[in-house]
Amino acid sequence: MKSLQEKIKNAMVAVLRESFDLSQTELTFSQPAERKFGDLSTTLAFVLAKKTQSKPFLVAGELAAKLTGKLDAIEEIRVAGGGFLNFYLRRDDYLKYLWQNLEKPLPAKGEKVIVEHTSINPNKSAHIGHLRNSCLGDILARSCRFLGYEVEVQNYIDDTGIQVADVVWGLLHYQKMDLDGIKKISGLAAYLWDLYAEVNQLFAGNDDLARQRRDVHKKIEEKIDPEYQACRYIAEQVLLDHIRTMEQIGIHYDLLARESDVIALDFFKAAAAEMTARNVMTRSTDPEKKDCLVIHYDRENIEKIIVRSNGTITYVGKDIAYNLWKFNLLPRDFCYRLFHTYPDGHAIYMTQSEPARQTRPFGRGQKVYNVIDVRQSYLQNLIAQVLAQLGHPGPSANFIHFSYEMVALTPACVREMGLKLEAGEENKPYIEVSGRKGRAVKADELIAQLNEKSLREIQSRNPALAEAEALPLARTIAVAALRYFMVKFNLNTVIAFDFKEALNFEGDSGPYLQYTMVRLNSILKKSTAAGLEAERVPGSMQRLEAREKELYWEMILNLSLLETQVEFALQNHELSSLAAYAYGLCQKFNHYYHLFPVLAEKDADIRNLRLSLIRIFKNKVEKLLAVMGIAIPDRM
RNA sequence: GCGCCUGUAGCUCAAUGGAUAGAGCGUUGGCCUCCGGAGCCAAAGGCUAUGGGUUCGAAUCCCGUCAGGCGCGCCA
Repeated sequence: MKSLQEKIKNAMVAVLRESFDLSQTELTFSQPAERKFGDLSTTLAFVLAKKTQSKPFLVAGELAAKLTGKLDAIEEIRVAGGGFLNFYLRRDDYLKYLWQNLEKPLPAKGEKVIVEHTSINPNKSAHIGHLRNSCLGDILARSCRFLGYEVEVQNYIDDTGIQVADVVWGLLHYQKMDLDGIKKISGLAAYLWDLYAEVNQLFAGNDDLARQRRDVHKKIEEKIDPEYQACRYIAEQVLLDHIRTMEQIGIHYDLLARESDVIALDFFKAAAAEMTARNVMTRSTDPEKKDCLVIHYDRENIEKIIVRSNGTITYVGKDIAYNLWKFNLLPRDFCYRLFHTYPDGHAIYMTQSEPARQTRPFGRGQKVYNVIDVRQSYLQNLIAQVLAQLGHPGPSANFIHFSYEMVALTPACVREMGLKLEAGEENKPYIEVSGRKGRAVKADELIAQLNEKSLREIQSRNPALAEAEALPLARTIAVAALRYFMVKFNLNTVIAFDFKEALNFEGDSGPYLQYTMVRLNSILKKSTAAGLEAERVPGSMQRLEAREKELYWEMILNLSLLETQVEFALQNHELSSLAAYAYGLCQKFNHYYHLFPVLAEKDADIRNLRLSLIRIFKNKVEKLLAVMGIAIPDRM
């Protein structure tokens, strides 16, 4: 549904343009801090007063006079606070409009958005840092879809890297296994978690082992067995493990793009030809970078190596090629195969370099979001620069690094996990997660703990409930707790992870939202069972007594802003505003519902108004929670 | 050294330049004869690190200072 407020704003702009010289940017509207200041407010008078050397209060009066009577939706306009222009809506009309347009989805934007997220190295289990990435990426994708974009979710698989080589060396040369032995390992990803940390300890300061590691890497790149086979096997098995982990929390992908295919299909060669032709990539004149091909990063005046002196391509080089492909700016394409089908029928495809019947056109995005933590800002900015230098200003502007801060551990959390703190770490505010040191909370373990806790909570509240029935409910609640926790912080807030907070199911948490909805559904069920009147257009809010009228209206107004809020979250890269919005709505509802019982109300008009509010609330908040990937259990 | 980010209640965090800086946790005290207590109500708790500046208006923008974090690899 197109927000009614948008319509009202547009009408105001049209009227004001007749009398004032306005640019669009000057006219902003906001929600007043308090209801007594109206339903919609603008500070336009302050801006105009400055321009005309007049007093804001006088200008506001002038504006009010111009607008009065010109807008159907407005009941009253008042000037307050020395120049604020406050608008009071015709509440019953507004409510009716909202009620009648509940089922209207937003129109398709006709634009394709590619969201890349997760992109975990396939050499060990996923950890909490990856969970933040995937949750943000997934909610970003859902927001775009909600707003009418076509969305394709890609997960980039670095299946050729040195990090896979580390564990290949560990298994084949350190633990002396063969491929058959590796295939017998159960829980391979978790096994590699420990091995990866152990092997990295060994590598530290040991030149001989470092050389062995390089040899393994080289053999993988040159497809020499058994290293190559082991690498392929491990990468695929660990990838499956990651997909399983993310599937548990409702995260799906459309395409798995493999680095090995980027290389095999010569994506970089095509990109390099273009970059060389345009002088974007040049041979370095720095003697220390003899024979290297580099790109000058203008913003920080740095020369970044793209092709090493031995002719191999660095990570950014491959990423440039891959991102050019996302925008359909490379004369190359992948081949595809069906990789996996989710229980709901959704299919994941994987790239491949062997010819195959192409199942659908992947890529070709108009907008690209790369969900990658802030530590890669410099490289992501470099890619945007290259896009511009190659003559693609549009894609460069639509290449969006969806940057967020890392997840770290509190020193207390590290100790709690039985890991040692190094000298001086005790006093640090937080400690960076490190796969190399095996220092992180594994995603699966956190999810298991959440599942366990919510199962306990459910069973304590519903002692008669069979475990088979309680289990899926517990999972739904655990997912809500996790996703809400991952999205409630601002993107540039470092999450100093703490079990107690992540496992909190009360207050500002996902389960609180679910609980609100469960109770609300219960009221609706009882209302139907009691044979109360069916849905009908809500009557006039004038029937309500003063206190309820204000609360009621406040909720209606807030609920009507769903689409505006999602748009805001996307525009400002602040998905946390969705969490805050949802939480605020649920708080208001709980407050309201505590004061004004529905089923016990004898007056049919008032009861109907309350039921209408519940139906509107259910409609809007279910959509909002769906955008956050939070489902509503039948009971809890 | 250069670049980016952060500093708000005891703790963890919110607050499109806007009206009296808000939540959760913790603390203290209340609330089911009443639609589910994962709930509701209330109290206490703030010179928004600090010094200037811009503005009708600053937690928010600019400059300085202090404190902390992250980048700046022929790793990915």
